Amino acid sequence: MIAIEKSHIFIFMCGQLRKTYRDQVHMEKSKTRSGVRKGAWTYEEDKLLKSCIRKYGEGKWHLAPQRAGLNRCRKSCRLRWLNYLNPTINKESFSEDEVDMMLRLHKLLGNRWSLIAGRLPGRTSNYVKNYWHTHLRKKVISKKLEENKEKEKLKETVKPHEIIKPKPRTFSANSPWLNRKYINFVTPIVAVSTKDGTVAKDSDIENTMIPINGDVDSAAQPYTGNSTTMWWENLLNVSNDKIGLCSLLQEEDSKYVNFLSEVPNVNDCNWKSKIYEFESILDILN
DNA sequence: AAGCTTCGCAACCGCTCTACA
DNA sequence: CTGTAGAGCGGTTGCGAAGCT
Repeated sequence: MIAIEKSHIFIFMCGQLRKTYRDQVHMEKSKTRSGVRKGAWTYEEDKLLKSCIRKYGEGKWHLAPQRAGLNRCRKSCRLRWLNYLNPTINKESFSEDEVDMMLRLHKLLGNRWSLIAGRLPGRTSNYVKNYWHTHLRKKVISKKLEENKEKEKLKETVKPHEIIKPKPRTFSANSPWLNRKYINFVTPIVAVSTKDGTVAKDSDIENTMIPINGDVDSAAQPYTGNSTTMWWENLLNVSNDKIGLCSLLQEEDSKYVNFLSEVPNVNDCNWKSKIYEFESILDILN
């Protein structure tokens, strides 16, 4: 019996010695080169800091260690008070409303923890930050991944709108209508539309011709439909593969070349009244 | 029961901002 | 304008507890 008791005492003593040694190591480790204590705060230290702040108030943290009689740096004192000792801190777990608010604020503000905490009464930036990293970050990341997957699925099933824009036409210098006397009055206007979509009268577009000093690369596309046709119907009649191609005129050559060759003079040409304003079309298509 | 891993949280570190001489 | 010190913020680390094998 006596032997057993002795062994128990020995084990107990060993345990105590180990504990004391560990504490001493911890205390040594927790000191910086300047001798200021680091690491976990003890109950006594908390008590000293609390009474100091009760006496002198918050702020002037550089004086806090001296006033409280603590061997801590001012930063450590400030942090301990703001994140733990301050009686206004709400140490209960986050409610659903608070979590919801946090998620919304984080979406809005990013990692601005102090601003987020400012909107959550009783919560500290450190607490908010820790909660985010341990509970919400994974959720948000997985949610984003799911959203990206859904987006990719949608991309596969839904084709984007194909926007077909008419392109300016280029006539060669040999074009019959460019070689006539109105060579200096090639217009970028290919059509004129009115607000109700019907074709404008001659007088409406009389002043829209722009002198370009013989620049033959300007765009123009004559309109050959009758005046009661809606301006856009002619565009729709052109097959998709031909829209925007400069070769359109060549492919439909007989129709258009004949038409152009019939125009004797820009001032009295008939088609001028039936052309559409190019920019107006672009505006509407955009 | 022991060892290992994960989790939560307090605390530290480094940086920036601001006030002041 | 510049340098310095104090204050504050966000990222990161380290430790203890809890959970798992």
